[in-house]
Amino acid sequence: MRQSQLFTKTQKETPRDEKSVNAKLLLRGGFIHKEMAGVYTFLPLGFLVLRKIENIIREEMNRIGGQEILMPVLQPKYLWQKTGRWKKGIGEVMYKTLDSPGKEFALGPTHEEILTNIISKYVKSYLDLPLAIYQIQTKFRKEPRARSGLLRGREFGMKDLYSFHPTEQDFKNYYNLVKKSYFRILKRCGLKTIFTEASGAGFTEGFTHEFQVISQGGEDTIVYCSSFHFSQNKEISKSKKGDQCPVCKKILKQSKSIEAGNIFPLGTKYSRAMRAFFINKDGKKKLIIMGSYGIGISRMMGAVVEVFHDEKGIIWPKEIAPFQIHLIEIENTREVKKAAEKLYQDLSSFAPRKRSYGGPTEAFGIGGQKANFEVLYDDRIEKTAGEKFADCDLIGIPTRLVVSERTLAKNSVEIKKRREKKIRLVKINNIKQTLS
RNA sequence: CGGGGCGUGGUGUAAUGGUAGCACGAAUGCUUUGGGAGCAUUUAGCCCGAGUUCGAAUCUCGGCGCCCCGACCA
Repeated sequence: MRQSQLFTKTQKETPRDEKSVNAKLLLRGGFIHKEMAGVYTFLPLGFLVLRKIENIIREEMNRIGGQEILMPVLQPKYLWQKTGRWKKGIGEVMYKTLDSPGKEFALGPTHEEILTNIISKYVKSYLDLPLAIYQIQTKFRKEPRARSGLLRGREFGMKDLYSFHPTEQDFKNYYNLVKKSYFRILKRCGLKTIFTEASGAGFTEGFTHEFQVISQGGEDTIVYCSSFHFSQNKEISKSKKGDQCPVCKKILKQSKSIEAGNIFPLGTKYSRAMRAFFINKDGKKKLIIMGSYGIGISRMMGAVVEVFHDEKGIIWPKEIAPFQIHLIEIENTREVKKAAEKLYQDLSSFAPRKRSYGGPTEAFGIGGQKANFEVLYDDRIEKTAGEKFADCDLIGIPTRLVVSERTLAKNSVEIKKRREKKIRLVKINNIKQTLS
């Protein structure tokens, strides 16, 4: 992608009202645009990050047998009444809309009702189970107070997985599998998370579980053991900072944190309400045992920025960066321009020639073909070196390549990792090997 | 929903009762080019409504919006 054609530009000044780090940096970098409190447009750079997170999640969900579907955002009232949640619980934060008098709909805040109802129509026998069904979709919740940029929105991206089992044991096994899968997802997104016990939330007598990311920008507080034997959400914890870990006797710590994901044992609460039965091997009718598992996708993007940034900008983890390489040219002499252009063409094998529109980015490709390297090429002639460097620092692409007269004199390009201070010179002929 | 803060060009700000100004951005031209460059010209603004006043960005009331704290958060 040529930066000269990239839809958005960076901003030098931070919007006055924003206090949270993720909102400031994402807005300044041109990743997102705020429509209103808790509602954002994802601009090209932000959309790329979002899609990359989604794809990681999709891969990992498919790996544990998840089947992807897409459920409606607009939902009928009667299903919510069956579980009593039209009025109570999540119903209190549900956007409700009046169609014609007496005909109300909900804007989906979650999908237990919808999916369990569908399951009740299709699943009849133990032979139909177990099942793991997920979707990636925009959710709506009337938050009493949207805040902290992408961390708590009224409209947000979420992956929700629901599992259906014939036995408690089968459910437990799967619950553990999802737990491992979530750790993999979060790790691929660059995040270290702490598995944390939280309130049963009316689903279970025991705990539900949250994947918490330590961050001052978070709105949760957890009490945890630094060796991760123990962690509880402060809301429900009987332990406190300074107590001993029940496993290793280490002193417990307390910290602000961001809830990146959560998993819930649902038992038979929804299958009972929706009459989701199956006939077991022994011919007996039984209720399906369920679990539900969420990861906030837009929130994850915010969380990553909260964790990975410095005073100059964002530092994206490799797998979810909008591009892998930020190629910049400085001193717009004919030689530099020519060399940078050639490098761009070489690295991004399908790279479009100069055109009037930006076109798809390297991550999406043209006709299904993706580039060898995803390159954002700063070909803007009107920008000074300082401005280009500042943009690199703000946008936070992992690897920066610089072509200038100085580097060309040595037949080289300069390579710098966003995470490191070190700058190296690499011969142009060797650059591909160095990068891969 | 309670408490606090705040609404001035696209962004950041100044003017506190008397001509709305500055910087960045954007546009044109020339000069520049290793950390947000220079000169010249141009562009664009007082959240909405009512009131007080000779006169309101400024004072009062109401509304709307944004941020923060709290309550809430499957």
